[in-house]
Amino acid sequence: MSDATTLDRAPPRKRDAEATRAAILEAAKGQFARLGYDRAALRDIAAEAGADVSLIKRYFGGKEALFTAALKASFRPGGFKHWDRGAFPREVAELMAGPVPADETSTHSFQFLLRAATSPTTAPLLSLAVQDRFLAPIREWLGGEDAPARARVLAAVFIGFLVERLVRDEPLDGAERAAFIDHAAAILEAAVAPKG
Amino acid sequence: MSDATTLDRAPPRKRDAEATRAAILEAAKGQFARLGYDRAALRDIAAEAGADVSLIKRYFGGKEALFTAALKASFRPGGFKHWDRGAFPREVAELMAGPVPADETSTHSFQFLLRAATSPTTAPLLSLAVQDRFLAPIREWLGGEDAPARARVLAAVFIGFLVERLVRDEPLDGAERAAFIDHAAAILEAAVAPKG
DNA sequence: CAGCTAAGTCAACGCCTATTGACATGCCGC
DNA sequence: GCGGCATGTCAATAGGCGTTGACTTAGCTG
Repeated sequence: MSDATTLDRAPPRKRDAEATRAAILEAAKGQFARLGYDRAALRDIAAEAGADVSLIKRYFGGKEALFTAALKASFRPGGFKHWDRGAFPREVAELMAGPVPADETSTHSFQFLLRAATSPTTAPLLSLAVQDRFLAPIREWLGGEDAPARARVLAAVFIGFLVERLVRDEPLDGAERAAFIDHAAAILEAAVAPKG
Repeated sequence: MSDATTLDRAPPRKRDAEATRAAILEAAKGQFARLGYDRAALRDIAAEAGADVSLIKRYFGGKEALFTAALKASFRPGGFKHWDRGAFPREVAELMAGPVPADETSTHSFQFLLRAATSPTTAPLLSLAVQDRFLAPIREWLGGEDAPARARVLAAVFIGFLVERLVRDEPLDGAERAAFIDHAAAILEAAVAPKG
């Protein structure tokens, strides 16, 4: 009856505060991204990390604090840098035409952001993290005159495609898929274009 | 100490099943849109409607059923028809540059959709409603060859701007606002353009 | 006016949650 | 080898939630 999502970890980890803290944070990142703030239970997070609930309080303080910690840890600065400006639109369009990957870690950060953004509980906790770790890198990556406004637009478009993919019930078939990619790429192209 | 969001209704409404049902539905639409599925409490919904919690069970069956009912009631078919194709991009761009209106009823349906879409609990309940009441009207409004794919893209862009506005911490100042509107309008233009 | 039924009320249950404080125990330095 | 402290465990608390069933009452029907 033990949860089979993670294999039973026979060596229950030596007493190591740093390691358990990290394990809790990792589990929190996953569960918050997958379930959202409300439905993620501290008990389950602790269980997945192989730790006790009370350690969450000790190491982080509470649920909100754990959430903000996981939020910060989910965004690595500079993740945008390596994207090629020319290939970006089509690559992202194709990514968004596909299903949500089973290995969710690749899009964890964005789902995390998305879930957090659309919950009234967590939205207030976002503004700083969004500014520093999301909008600022996009701004820098875009460059140019009205980078702030254009970063907002690009972020909006990006998030929009993310939601669309999240809600999509069945995969796009061949013809619709091709058309979707074409149009999405055109939109993204317009979003990263240097000047209107 | 009574909640001041709604004035105390001195006449507590005569015994009228239909009327109370409607009142509950109306309250549910508001609270679900504002708070999302998880944080909306049946007790509060009933209180806002001036009814008892148990009536929700009697008239709707349970929370999920109430939610789907509110979801269906939130989308009026044909709401898109009156939008002029030419003015649409700039109008929407300006709408999205502004703050979330205090009178939220104007964007209730979309917030409702948004909240529902990004919660794993309610996302499965969405597919039909989204197809029938959201994508289909957009498809019809767009017309043309690959209307299905383009409707998806337009819906994604729309939702994206909605989220951006929802998360925005402070209003856009003059310069950034103008640039934002320009770029957003360009994106929306590309989304409704007849052919790529 | 009497009686019945639909409409509304009330109180309680069971479950799950975050949080907390007291307790046990492994590990490290002396 | 031993004491002390950081680490981990356990149980209990308090509150909120959806759900439920029994009770009361208003309003129509005959």
